[in-house]
Amino acid sequence: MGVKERRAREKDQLRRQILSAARELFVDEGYESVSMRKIAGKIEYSPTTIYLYFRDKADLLDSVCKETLLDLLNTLELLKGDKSDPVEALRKSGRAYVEFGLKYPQDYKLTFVVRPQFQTGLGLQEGSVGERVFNYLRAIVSECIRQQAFRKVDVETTGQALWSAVHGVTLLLIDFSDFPWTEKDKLIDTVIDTMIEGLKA
Amino acid sequence: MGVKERRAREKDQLRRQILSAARELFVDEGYESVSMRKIAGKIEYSPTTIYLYFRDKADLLDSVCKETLLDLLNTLELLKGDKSDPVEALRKSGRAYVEFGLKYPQDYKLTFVVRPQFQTGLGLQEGSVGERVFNYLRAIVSECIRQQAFRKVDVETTGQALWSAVHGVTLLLIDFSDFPWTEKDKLIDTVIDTMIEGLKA
DNA sequence: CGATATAATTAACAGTGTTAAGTTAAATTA
DNA sequence: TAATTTAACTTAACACTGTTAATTATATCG
Repeated sequence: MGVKERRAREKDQLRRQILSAARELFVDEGYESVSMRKIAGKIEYSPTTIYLYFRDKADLLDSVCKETLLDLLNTLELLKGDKSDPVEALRKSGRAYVEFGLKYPQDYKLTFVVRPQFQTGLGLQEGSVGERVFNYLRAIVSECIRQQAFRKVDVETTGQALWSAVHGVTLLLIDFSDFPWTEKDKLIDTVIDTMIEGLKA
Repeated sequence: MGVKERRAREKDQLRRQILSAARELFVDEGYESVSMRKIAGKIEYSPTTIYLYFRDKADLLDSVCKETLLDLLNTLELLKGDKSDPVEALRKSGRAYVEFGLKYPQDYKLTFVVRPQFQTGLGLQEGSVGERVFNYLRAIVSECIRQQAFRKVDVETTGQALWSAVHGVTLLLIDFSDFPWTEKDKLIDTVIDTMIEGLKA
């Protein structure tokens, strides 16, 4: 009964091929500028074949973004370890988040800017990768409070506020790259450190 | 020689009509989904007429956003007055900024998200409305430091960090409206207050 | 009036996402 | 092995897109 499995493998392979071609084109030329025909051309299939693997163009974007989120989650979880100093862990995670966004600016924007535009109502549902990313943040904040490094702030609100701050600086640096920013690293550190300072006991 | 002036007036009027139709459609249906033909239909002119008034669709978006920025600037400057308590002024301005974004979410996104996507390299150039908005923020921060309410932080960096924070929370609330946010006002206040707390002397 | 300048239009190009119908090739069954 | 079923893929088409060039209509001026 190896036939079915081989077929499934082949199907998965083409799916991945499409996904990879789509990501590359989306990143290089922007979601809007990429046509299904262009993606199809890149993998040397007819345009309609893509529709056998993805509902539509938005679904394709969705799948690309899910991969990005997994990548981000992985990057963050690599930092895990030093529970002794959760404040420092938070600082490092914040930096890692922003740096991820700046390292893959187009992927970040696809995930956090373009996707919400074309896929309304994706509220980090139960068990989603997005939720797992936020859980990571929540855990650190929680530990900061437990160790009384932070005031007795609300974990949920604080986590969301921190996310707001890092998301904001990431997007501004990407979108307004011509703005006369002060030294980039200094700005990132200021955003993160100021928030942390404001939360301290 | 009143003819030329009347003609100019008429030209300006149609320009405004186009702009207003474009804004309405952009806000209602999204920049991408709005076609030049649709805008033309709304004002009962042929599609190509628009090109006599605007270079292209991106230019149309550009003009719409410039109006939004002026509107935002105006909203902020209405708060001006109490120089005695610059920290409170900063808090209020922060709130006003976010509230503006939430009151006109689509306009905000058009200006700070969609436009940068289609118009790369718009770095708040000299004399632009965007620069004036930022100048407003700079002045308040400067006063906070002068009165020693804030530490001797760098005005430029601090202003940019504050902007990052309010921009971040505004966008998250707009884009991920289904996310299980804590009470919205609480989140906004937390972002602003935490930043301010972290800057205090 | 006719000439001139300006405003607005029509027609066209090369492209878009997506659907329905048709074709080819492989796997299964008789 | 031959017929049949199933899956994968393609072709053709629809109604649209932004934008340009060429053309027509309209109002002003001499």
